Amino acid sequence: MKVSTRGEYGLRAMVSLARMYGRGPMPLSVIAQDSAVPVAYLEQLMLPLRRAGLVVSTRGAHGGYQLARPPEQVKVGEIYRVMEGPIAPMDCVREDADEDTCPMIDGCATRIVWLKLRDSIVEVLDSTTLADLIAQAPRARAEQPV
Amino acid sequence: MKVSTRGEYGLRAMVSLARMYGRGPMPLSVIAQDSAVPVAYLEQLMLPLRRAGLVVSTRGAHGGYQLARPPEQVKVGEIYRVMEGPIAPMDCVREDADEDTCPMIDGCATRIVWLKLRDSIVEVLDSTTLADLIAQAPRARAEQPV
DNA sequence: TCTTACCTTACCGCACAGGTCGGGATTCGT
DNA sequence: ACGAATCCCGACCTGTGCGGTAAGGTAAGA
Repeated sequence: MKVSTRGEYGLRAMVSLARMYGRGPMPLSVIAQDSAVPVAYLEQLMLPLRRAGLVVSTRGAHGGYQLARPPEQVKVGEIYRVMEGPIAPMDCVREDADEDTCPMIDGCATRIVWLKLRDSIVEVLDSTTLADLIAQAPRARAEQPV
Repeated sequence: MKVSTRGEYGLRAMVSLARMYGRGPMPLSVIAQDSAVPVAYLEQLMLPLRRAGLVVSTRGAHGGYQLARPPEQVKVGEIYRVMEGPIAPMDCVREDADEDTCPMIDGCATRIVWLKLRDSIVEVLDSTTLADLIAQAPRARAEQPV
């Protein structure tokens, strides 16, 4: 039950973009440094985010990435699903799949708790936006990270 | 963010034991069949459950395993922690470790949501007991599974 | 037309999940 | 006393997916 680095880095990058929102496209190298993610790996992560319509890219010199919507309108849950797939602590309670498809004969007792768990996770991730995160952060970063 | 089969099988086995609670020790073969877990693998999973004091074992003929406490007093969260380790969607928000130890300079904004997520998961798992699960299960199993 | 930057595909090592196997130690029934 | 049932324990194995790196192609501004 760990979030992989895809989700971790993806969210960090989106938070960086949220802080820079309104300043035009930011090149990959800047985002990578600000969010402390290897640039070559981050490049790979931006692809699904772009395809999902969460960021827009500008090619060529002075190009880069920027949020497709203001930070208040981007839910953490959206980012999470793009990076990690459907929210589900267990395959039998996937969000997308047909509900109530339990392979066990007449369902198993454990499914109850996995369902509750999934709903709880969805609630947290979908009720938080990028704007919430940058607003609640301890303080804005004053200096470049090492 | 998937629960591994250790957690899944471990909980299923504990639910089986909860249904059989009060009938004395149940051999591995019976638990394995009832919970649909490979017996050789289940054996491996019972070891940490025993060491954690959640089940007690009886050796020799007519031996087996049984719950150490009645199902009402066994929280799903306890089983989960034994099988999967400390509850934490991300290492920086582990239950055990020193709180507020974020490797990033002055903390990062994303940590907020991971903390909320962890607390939410803990709440669900620790507020559910084995007794809750067998009480809410659709119906008791009438016949042996295939 | 050169440089900047995004876009895409291919590759790759290794840790870990998810088991299996074999043998030893205990206890019960007879 | 002895054998069957059963737990106990460590060694081993195998595929998958995470967490990247590398190398080139394409678009757009200066």
